[in-house]
Amino acid sequence: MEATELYKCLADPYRLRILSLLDQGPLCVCHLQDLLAVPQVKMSKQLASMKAVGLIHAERSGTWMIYSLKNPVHPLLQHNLEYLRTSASPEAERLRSDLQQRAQLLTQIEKEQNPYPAEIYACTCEAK
Amino acid sequence: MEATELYKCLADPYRLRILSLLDQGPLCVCHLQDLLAVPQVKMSKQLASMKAVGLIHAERSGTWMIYSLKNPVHPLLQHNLEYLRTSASPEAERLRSDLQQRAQLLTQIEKEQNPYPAEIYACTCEAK
DNA sequence: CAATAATATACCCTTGACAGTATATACTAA
DNA sequence: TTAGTATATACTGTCAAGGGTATATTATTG
Repeated sequence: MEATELYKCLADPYRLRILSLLDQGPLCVCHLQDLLAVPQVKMSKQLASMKAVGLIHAERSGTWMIYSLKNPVHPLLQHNLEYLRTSASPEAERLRSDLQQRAQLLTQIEKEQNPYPAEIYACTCEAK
Repeated sequence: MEATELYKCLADPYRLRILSLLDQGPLCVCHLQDLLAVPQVKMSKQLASMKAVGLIHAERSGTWMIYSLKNPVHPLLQHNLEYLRTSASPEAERLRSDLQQRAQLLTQIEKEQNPYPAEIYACTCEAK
C-alpha cells in the first residue's frame, strides 16, 4: 500500500480515531459506533473504505463483524500512531480519551451483564 | 496546526514531494516547477494551499518567490519525512531521486552560467 | 513608460468524498 | 418460517479539491 493512500486515511479525524483504537486490538462495528458516537452507516462506510485499501481486515463472528488492523501493521501507520499517542495536540488528547473509553468498555463487557458475546471480548484481547 | 491538516497535505504526491524538497532548504517556484515537471499554475496553487495552513512560508526576492518550510518545522512532518527518506516504497524512491535532482540543480546553478540569481542559491543554502 | 519575467488569482468545469435515507444481506433465535 | 439484530450497500444530493485557460499582479530592465 502506498504512503499516499495511508495519508488519505489519516486525513480524516474519524478514520484516525478508528485506526488508533484498532491498534490496541480488534473491535466490532457496534463498539466502534458507540465509542465514536457516529451513525451506523457512516461507520460502516469508513471501515469499508479502509478495508478496500488493505489497511484493515474484517472477520465475521455471528452477526458481528470484528475489525482489526491488517497484519503486519503498516510501519508508517505504526510510526504515526506512536507519535500521536504522546503528542500534545487536541487531536492527540482525543485519541487518548478514546483509548480510555475503550478500556472502560472492555472491563464493562467483561464484568457486567453483557450485551456483546464473550467471544468478541476474547477476540479483542488476542493480538491479531 | 492540526495533524489532520498536515495529513491532507501529505496525501497528495506532489505536495509530499514539495515538502520533502523544501525540507532540504528553500527553493523558488521555478526550481520546484522544473524539479517536479508541473505547470506553473499547479505549482502556485499547491504552494498557496500549504501556505494557507501555515506549513510553508514565502519570501520575495525580486521577481522570484522563495518558499521554505515554516520554522519550527512541524515535528510530525519531520517525523514522516525522516521515515520516508529511508523506506522502500516507490514513492520513497521518487523522493530520493527528487533530492538528487535538487542537488544537481544547485551545483549547476553554482557553477555554470546561471539563469537564476545567485541570491537565491545563497538562500537555498542557509538553514531557514 | 513599455516590455518582459515570475508568480498569483479568477473563473469554469469535472470528479471524488461524504452525508443521509432507504433497503438489502447475513446471521440468530423462536 | 418469521422476527429481530448487526452490518452492508444502493441511491441521491451536496460540496470541496483539483485541473486548465486566461488574466492580473509585482518587480525588473531598457
